[in-house]
Amino acid sequence: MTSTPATAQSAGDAAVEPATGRPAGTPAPRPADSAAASAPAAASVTGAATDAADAADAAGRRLHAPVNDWFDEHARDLPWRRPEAGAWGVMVSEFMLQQTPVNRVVPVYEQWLARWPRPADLAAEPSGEAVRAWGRLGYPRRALRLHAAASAIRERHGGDVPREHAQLLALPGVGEYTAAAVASFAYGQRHAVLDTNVRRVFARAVTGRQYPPNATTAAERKLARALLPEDEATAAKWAAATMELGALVCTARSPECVRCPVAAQCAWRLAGSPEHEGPPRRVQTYAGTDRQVRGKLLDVLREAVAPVPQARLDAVWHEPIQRARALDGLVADGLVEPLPDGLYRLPLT
DNA sequence: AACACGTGGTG
DNA sequence: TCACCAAGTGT
Repeated sequence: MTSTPATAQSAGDAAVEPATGRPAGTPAPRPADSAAASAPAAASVTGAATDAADAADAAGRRLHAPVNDWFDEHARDLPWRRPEAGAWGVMVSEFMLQQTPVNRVVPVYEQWLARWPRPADLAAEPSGEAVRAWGRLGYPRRALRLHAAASAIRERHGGDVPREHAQLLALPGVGEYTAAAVASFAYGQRHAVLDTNVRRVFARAVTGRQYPPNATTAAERKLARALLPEDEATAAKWAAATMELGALVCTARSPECVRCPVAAQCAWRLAGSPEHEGPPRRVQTYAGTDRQVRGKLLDVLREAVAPVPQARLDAVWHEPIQRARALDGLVADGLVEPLPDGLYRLPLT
């Protein structure tokens, strides 16, 4: 078997690799493409309805080259950006990175890809093994969905991560963001990739607000599409670059504007960096919730090599009603398999 | 639309 | 300390 399944799958597509990064130690390429190739389509109609599009065109032309050039210089050498990661590596990383910081993902990602280098390798194992290998990344349903996605890839796509956005979107655990991310990062396609980093960068640089709305809006999607460079390879780099800018410089708490390649044209700064207005972003509570209990229960089962008696699980939480509800929920979600005689384990299915 | 869903780092 | 935050998805 090859160690680069998805790369082999797309071997004929020369435009794929450079989208999201470069090999470590490689001098940053400085293609002369940025300015010329990234000019968005000109607005074709006059009138007020096109003002927003015109503004986005203008903003895009000013932002594409500096942001993409900054990325060439400062992109992190993350394992899923290396060519050998392939589409499967990109997909695994995207699942793990959902709501989870990069530095916690890296070691789990490395072990995962070493153990399951292709989707079929994961699909061949019980889903409980995926849950166990997920470790303490959090939201373990993602592990279950990644396992289910691997099975679907084996059954429906001959073992290769599909290239089509619609086919990616149909996979378990793949939503709008992840479908666009895989299509863009793994296959170099032109898609608006709108994650929390990109939303914040656009909110500041273009819309002039400190933070984006609580939930993604149609206006944000429209803006993201309008800002997307025309050229496919430039668009793919732009997707990764805007995300990286949000992750490294234009951060939520304390943006480092002195290091920002577009600080001089940032709408939020030009407006005087006004404080956020509107409804505060809801803080998700955790202590005392079912989620915390589920976490404790699953922690016991992850560490166990044999089925665990109910009494071991009862020890993790004092309140019996909530404890039972949490365990029932885990079983209902397919994260835990109940056995006769009050024994429990991670699923073997 | 609002809520559930883990875990750990940080200012 | 504790609220906030981290490459979202499914219902």
